[in-house]
Amino acid sequence: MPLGQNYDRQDCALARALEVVGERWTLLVLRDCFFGVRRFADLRAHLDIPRAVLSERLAMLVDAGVLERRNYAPGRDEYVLTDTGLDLWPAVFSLARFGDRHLVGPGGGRRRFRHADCPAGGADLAAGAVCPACGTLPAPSSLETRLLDGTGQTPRDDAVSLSLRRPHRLLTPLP
Amino acid sequence: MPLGQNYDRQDCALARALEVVGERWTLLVLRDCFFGVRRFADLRAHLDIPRAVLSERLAMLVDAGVLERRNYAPGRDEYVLTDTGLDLWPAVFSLARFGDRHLVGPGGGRRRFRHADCPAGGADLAAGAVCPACGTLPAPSSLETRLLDGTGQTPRDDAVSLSLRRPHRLLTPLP
DNA sequence: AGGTTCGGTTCGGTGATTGAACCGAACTGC
DNA sequence: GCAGTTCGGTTCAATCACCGAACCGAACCT
Repeated sequence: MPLGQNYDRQDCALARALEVVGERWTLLVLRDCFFGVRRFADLRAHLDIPRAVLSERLAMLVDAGVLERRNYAPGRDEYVLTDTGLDLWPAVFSLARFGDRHLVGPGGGRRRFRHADCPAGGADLAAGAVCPACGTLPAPSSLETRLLDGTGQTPRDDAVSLSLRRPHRLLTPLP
Repeated sequence: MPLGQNYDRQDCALARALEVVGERWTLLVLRDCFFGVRRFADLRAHLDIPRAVLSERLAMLVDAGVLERRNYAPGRDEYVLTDTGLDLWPAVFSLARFGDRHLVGPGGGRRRFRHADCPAGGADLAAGAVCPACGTLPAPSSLETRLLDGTGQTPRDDAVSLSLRRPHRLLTPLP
């Protein structure tokens, strides 16, 4: 219950959205899902999020229809974005773009998203998650992401971070 | 300190953004700023947010360069979006659109945004805050908003809510 | 059997959020 | 000049969420 309470009386779609994705960690979990992270342990390794909190957030997202829990092997679960969840892409991208443009210092590991399946040759996404080459809003599955300048800081060295450092297509499971 | 902590070691612009706008209430405050709300008392009346929290959030947003505090009369302050703050529009719109499409029930007061200054005649914004008529991403100042179907619930009756219920242009101060 | 991985739950301690009370400066009515 | 109100806060105790560490059951490995 993040904002819950008296927000029933607010005629506001934003409040509804924040009740689902507005809690601490939630949007970072979803970002990783867009990047192809699917497993509980991988999310934990990459985010340093307490188990109990990750467990609760995943349950809430599944309950809200944003993620789907698949038991692809006994004892090995996968959390995958639903069609509803994929609709969060413009929001996730827009927030990340804001951080990239206004808050990331030099050496801060900027990330780009490129429309790989673009009929016009493709280009890095611009404001609103729009491809400047073809003018459309590409589905996350047709995007490639890569990291630009190497970070000045000592980077994380867990396996998930290493995977995410290499160029790859969104939504495809990590190797 | 919302997500602060060990996020320095994350090469992630989204984490940076969430450190500024990821705390409870912050995005709702900014939504109201886009709608033209500028005064401390108006934000309080509309959001039912505790004074101490609003005070702290405004200070943080001013500190982050998202809002500017103007003392337009002694004892009457105004908080206005900076150019940096205006860059949050695609994120705010995208989250609100997600809530509108997937979480708002019937009678839930849907809100539309129309490109009033559109050379192609204008239309309601589509995904990514893009105007479908001219294909651009309009600045918030060239947008008009209005509420569709009346809400089924008992609506709020404070002065700010009444103002926001009438069609108006974004960023223009409330009457 | 013994050990490991996975996806959790439980627990005490810490930190943030809440609502109510209080406060000083400025304007309003008279 | 004085009472009352508005505005934008701060302070405070109680509550709630988050944190990190420990524990747990099921499945697999050897």
